[in-house]
Order: sequence, then structure tokens, then C-alpha cells
Amino acid sequence: MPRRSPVRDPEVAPLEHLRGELQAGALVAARALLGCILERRIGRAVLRARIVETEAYSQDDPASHCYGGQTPRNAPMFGRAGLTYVYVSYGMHRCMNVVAGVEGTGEAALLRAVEPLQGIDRMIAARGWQGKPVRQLANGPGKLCAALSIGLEHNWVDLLADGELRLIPGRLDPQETIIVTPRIGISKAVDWPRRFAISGNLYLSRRG
DNA sequence: TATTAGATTGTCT
DNA sequence: GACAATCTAATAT
Repeated sequence: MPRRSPVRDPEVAPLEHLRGELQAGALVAARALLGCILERRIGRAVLRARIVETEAYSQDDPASHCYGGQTPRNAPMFGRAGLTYVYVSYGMHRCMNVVAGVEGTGEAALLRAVEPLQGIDRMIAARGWQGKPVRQLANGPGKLCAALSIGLEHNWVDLLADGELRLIPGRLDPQETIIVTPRIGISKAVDWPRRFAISGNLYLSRRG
């Protein structure tokens, strides 16, 4: 058996590269996550979706949950890069972040929209509706968690390890570019350009 | 197409 | 007690 080299192994190398980008902080992570695949396994079903929109949050940011320090809720944001931080939004929705930065700093990238690739029927069932365009299946942070059946039990999950919820490294296509805009749905730091999206992608939560 | 209201509960002050 | 990193349906234009 040939030795598995972290550098040469086509599976391992991109994963370690992604880990490094996540460790570099929320701003780098939010960009690096675009084009990556989020995989969710439910029993034998495999759901896959491509990340097309993210937002960066960090400790020095008045709009961030960890502005002002660590609390029980935001604790995962201070963990190591690649963990999940899932929270309840408006009492009824779940939203998922990918933790970034080095351990001890409060940083994360919110996943705002994904493009469904595989297991779409399952996602439709999880959302509880049919007959609407697939573009609206996961084009929002609450919607994508519903479509992929992601709940609070998926808090603290290591997305860079093999499990029922994981990240598969991916890149943008050559013709794709990243647009940067203010974030959506916040009331502080409303002008900060910290939303990242694949320009022109059909599955964004909004245009522009 | 744009704007608005209502649902609903964990979290922190 | 106030507010929230949202979503949907309904109403107005």
C-alpha cells in the first residue's frame, strides 16, 4: 500500500487547505466557503448542496452574537475552525455558521444560501412543500437548515471530519466571481461589506 | 414587484 | 421585558 501523503492525496490536501483558510479568520473563511459542498447524510440518504452565499461575523463586530464576549449561546464561535455554530433565529428558524479563526477568538461565517445538488426530493419533503421552484428551496439561512434538516443537535459538529454533516472542499468555476455587499437582516454595522456571494448565481437569497 | 404584519421562543440585560 | 444574523402570506401598486 502506498503511504497516504497529506500533500499528494487528492482527498486530504484540499481539506487541509480549506482548514487553513477557515483558521485565517471569518473574512477569509466566508470567501473560501463559496463553492464548497455541504453534505448531509440521513440514514442512507445523501443530501448535497453547494454554498453560494455567506456572511462574516467576528468579535469586533457590533452585529455579531459574540460582540461583547463569550456567552453560553455563542460559545462555539470561540472554538476551533471548522466547527458548527447553530442558533435559533426569531424563535422558529435555525441558522448555521462555520466557525473560523484560531481557537479562543469569536469568529464565524453564516451560511446564507446553498444550491441544491443531490437529494432534492428529500429537501422538498423536509421543507414541507412542493410545486415551487427549486431556487427557493434553500435561498436563506433558515431555509437551508430546514431543507437539510439541520437543528440544534448539529451544534459543535466538526465539519472537517467524516460524519453526518460535513464540508467537501470546492472551488468556483473559472467564470464565476465573488460579489461583496452589506449583510442582510441586521440592525448594527449595517454598512459593513461582509456578505459574500457568487455573482449572478440563481440560488442567492437576493440579487446583487 | 414592493411593502407589511404576524408567527414564536431562546437569550441576555 | 426587549429583541432577534427569518420566512411566509397577504395586501397594495
